[in-house]
This record gives sequence, structure tokens and C-alpha cells, in this order.
Amino acid sequence: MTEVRRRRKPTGEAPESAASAGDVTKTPMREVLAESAFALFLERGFERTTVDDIVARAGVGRRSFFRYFPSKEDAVFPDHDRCLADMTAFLEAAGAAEPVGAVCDAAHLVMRMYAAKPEFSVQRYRLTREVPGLRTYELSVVRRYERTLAAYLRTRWEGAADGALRAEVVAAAVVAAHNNALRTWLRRGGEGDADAAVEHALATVRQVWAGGREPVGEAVREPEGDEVIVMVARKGAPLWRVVQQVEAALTEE
Amino acid sequence: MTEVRRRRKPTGEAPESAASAGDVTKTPMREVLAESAFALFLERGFERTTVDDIVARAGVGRRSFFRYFPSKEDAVFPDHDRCLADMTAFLEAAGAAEPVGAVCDAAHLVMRMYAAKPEFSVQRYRLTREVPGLRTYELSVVRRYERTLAAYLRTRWEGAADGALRAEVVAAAVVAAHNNALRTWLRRGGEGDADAAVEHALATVRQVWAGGREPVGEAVREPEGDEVIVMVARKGAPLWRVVQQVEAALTEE
DNA sequence: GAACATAGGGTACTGAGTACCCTCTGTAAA
DNA sequence: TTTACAGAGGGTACTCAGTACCCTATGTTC
Repeated sequence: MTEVRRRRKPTGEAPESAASAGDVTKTPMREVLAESAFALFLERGFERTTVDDIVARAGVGRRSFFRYFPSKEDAVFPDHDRCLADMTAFLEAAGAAEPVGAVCDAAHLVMRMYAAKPEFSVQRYRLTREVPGLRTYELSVVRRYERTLAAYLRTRWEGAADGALRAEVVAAAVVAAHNNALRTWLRRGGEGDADAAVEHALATVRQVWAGGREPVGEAVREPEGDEVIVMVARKGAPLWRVVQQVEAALTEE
Repeated sequence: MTEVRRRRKPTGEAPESAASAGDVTKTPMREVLAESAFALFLERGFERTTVDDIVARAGVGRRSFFRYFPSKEDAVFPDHDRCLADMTAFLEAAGAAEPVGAVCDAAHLVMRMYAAKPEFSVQRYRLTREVPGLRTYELSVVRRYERTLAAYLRTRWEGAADGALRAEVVAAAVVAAHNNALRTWLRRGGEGDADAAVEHALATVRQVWAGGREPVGEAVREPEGDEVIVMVARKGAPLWRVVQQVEAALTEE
């Protein structure tokens, strides 16, 4: 039962991706594992692929997998850590910029990450739709972005009335708008201008929530000199529509 | 190792909550299990409590646990299924009501569920903060509410320009506002008017996104007759603040 | 009183995740 | 030139959630 075999691994049995002896740029283990995992998930499904299958294909030990990924799910989203770090850095650099504009711009970073590998993103999307465990995991990924945005807004609106509340609502709205554009783009198979789609989705959020001047569409000019906006609205007109009309008035002129 | 013991359970060893013989209203198994589970989670922590511990305390077999809860996490949120069903029913009954108002009202249902058992809710909140697995699980719970709200809004705004987009953004904003109020209330230890807190948090969302007349605060009167609202806004004033001013103007008069 | 549904019970197995410890290899200090 | 050490990788054994399969009561309905 407790037979200890000191099975020494034959020296020749190196990871498949290791090339000839003088190869300087061998693919990092993490990537090898992520690729093996993803290939198997597509072939046999997420649930019917065990971690043992993954490490067998990568030609490494089971232990190594968990050194690079805390869970099986993590191997499906290997790039979000990086993107989250980018977003944090971006917001730190944003400094005194208009806050809502800054978080909207930050949201573009995520879409750009997806758009950088359209085929992979689409395949992963389809996989995620089908596997409940991955859907749940994705929620926690999205939530990390949302928290990052909210944290930034909170510091920017510190002391303001209901600052924390507004921070969370705006962050949630930005994330929802972004995800709507992202999912539409993914369902289309990754065709079309991803960036423009996100910008369109975020337009209303920018208009409604942005304080200060709006750097949205360059087509929208500022009221000049002593110009004043006078809105005459029918009773019960929805606010977002009023906003659209104001924008239209300023654009068409 | 594989010794099969046909340990027949002594007849007297009934679940602790089963009262005297003639008791007609014995507590349903599901509740017994949820209570045992929660008590143990508080005593020893979520991770250090096994399903075996739970069923041992409840005096039933391990199998029974998974008959009532698909996972260990589910035992911590036994009431959300019911609440989600209530919300769905509420929205179906809402019919032709103003959509944003309807989803805001629907959000109150959730807060009321929490407020119905303040001590339990606060304890569960503290537990959830500490256990990563529960935090993730909670995300999926919240997401179900969000999807329900979004689905309702989508049908209401079918055909409208960017209807699906607006549905998801508004649903996310409502959920975020609700959760902000809920968490604040929970951190306060469940003291204070929970309903009022939610309503306050939702006020801005209602104002900004609602189409049609707003049944928000009864203090806000409708513009009468051929009244016309004229807003004079300083350049660059944030829209949500303009809205607040309009509301103030209508209220104070 | 046979047929059947329902509620609960038990066992065995899979597989993720963890703890602990071993073995190289390259680099820096002695 | 050893020695010490850090870091990357490897292996085994264990725990425990979750699943599959099957068993036994106890009504309940023709």
C-alpha cells in the first residue's frame, strides 16, 4: 500500500515544446500549461478534462500545474491578471482627469485584450457559456475589474455626497455596458470594430454620469461664451432622451 | 479496509428538532440541515466544517444533504431561490408599469428578505466576507437577480434603440445601488430603516433612467398644466446634479 | 393487496486541491 | 573551488466535495 517507488524519470523525456539544445527562448511553463489545458478543454470539454490529462499533455508533473494556476478554472483565463494590473496602472496614471471618462477609457483596455486574440476569445466565450463552473469563475473575474473601477472613483469622489454609492453604481454601469458590447462582438464571432462597439455602449453612461466637460464625441462642441442651455421637456420625458437631444443639438449645428 | 458494517441506526436517534410523537409540524429536513450547517460554520468556520459534520449534527445521512442542497455553499443561502421566484412573479405582475420603477421596486424585495432576519443576515454577511468560496458563490446569486431584472427590462424595451444595452446597464445600476445600501446596513449591524436606505440609494437611478412619470418620492409633485421646466445650468455641471436641482425645485415649492 | 411513488439511507468512486518533502541547477559567497 | 542557497520543478499521500448506483421503509392509489 505504501510502497515507495523512486521512479527516476528518464532524462530524455522533456516537455514537448522544448526545442533543440541551444534554444534560448523556451516557452514559459505557464503558457505551455495554459495552451495544453485550453486545447483539451476544446477537444473533450472542461469537465471531462482532468488536471492529470493537462500535465500529461504538457509533459510535466501534476504539482507544476498548481504552482502556476490556483485552480483548473484559472487556466482558462490566464491573461486577466495582467490586464487587471494594466487597468490599475492606467487609473493611477489618470490622476486628475475627469473620473467617469477615466473609468470608461479603462474599460477599453479589457476589450482590447479580447480583441488582440479574436479566435481565442470567441472559442473561450463559447466554452464559458457551456460550463457552469466557468461562468461562475468569470463572474469573479469581472467583479475584480468592477472593484478596481469603483475603488478609483471612490477616491476621486471622497467626501462628496453619496460618493461611495455613486462610485459603485457608475462602475457597475460601465462594466455592464462594456460587457454588453463585448458579448455582442463575441457572438458575432469577433468580427467588426470592437473598440467602436464599446465606445457606443459607453456613450450613454458617459453622458449621464460624467461631471465636468465631456470628452466623448469630438463632434460635440462646448457651448461658447455666454451661451446657456435651455431645455424644454415634455412632461415625463425620459432623462436620457433629453440628454440625447441636447447632444444632438450641439452636434448638428 | 473495505469492512462493510450494516450499522442500523437506533430508532430513538431522530433529528434533534423532531419533537414528541404526536407532533404534526415537524421541521422540514431542508431547514434542519441549513440550521445545522450555519451553526457549524459560525462555530468552526466554513472550510473547517465538512458535510459529514453537518449531517452528523442533523442526525441524517450524508446523502440527504446533497438531496436538498446541490453544494455546501447553497446551505448558506437557503432563501434566495424563494426570493428570486418572488421577484419573477412581481415583475410578471408589474405588467405595463413604468419599467425602471418596477425593477427598483423589485429590488426592495431582496432587501426585505434580508431585513426579515437581521441577526442571521448580519452573521451571514460576516461569514461571507471571510470565506472566498462564499464570496464567489454570492456573486452568482446576485447575478441571477441582475439577469432577472435585465430580462424584464429587455422585454419592456424590445424594439427600442439599444434596448438590450439599456436593460443591462439599468439592471446593473439598480443591483449596485441596492447592494451598496444593503452592505452599509449590514455593516451597521442591521440597525436602521433598511427600506429607506435602499430607496435613497435607488433615487438617483430612478431619476436618471426612468422614462415616463416618476412615482419616486411622493414629495415630488408633477408639473401641472402647461408648466414648463427651464433649467439654467452652469457649463459643465454634471447631469445627475442638474436632476437633483430639478427635483429640489419641484419639491420645495 | 399489488403497484407505485416518495423520502431517506448507504457505499464506493472520481478528481480537485493541499501538505510535505525530494532533486536538480545555477549563482553568489567564502 | 568549494559551499551555500535560492528557485524551478517533481512526486506521493491525503482530505473532502460531489456523483452514481442501489437499498429500505412508508404511505397512497387503484
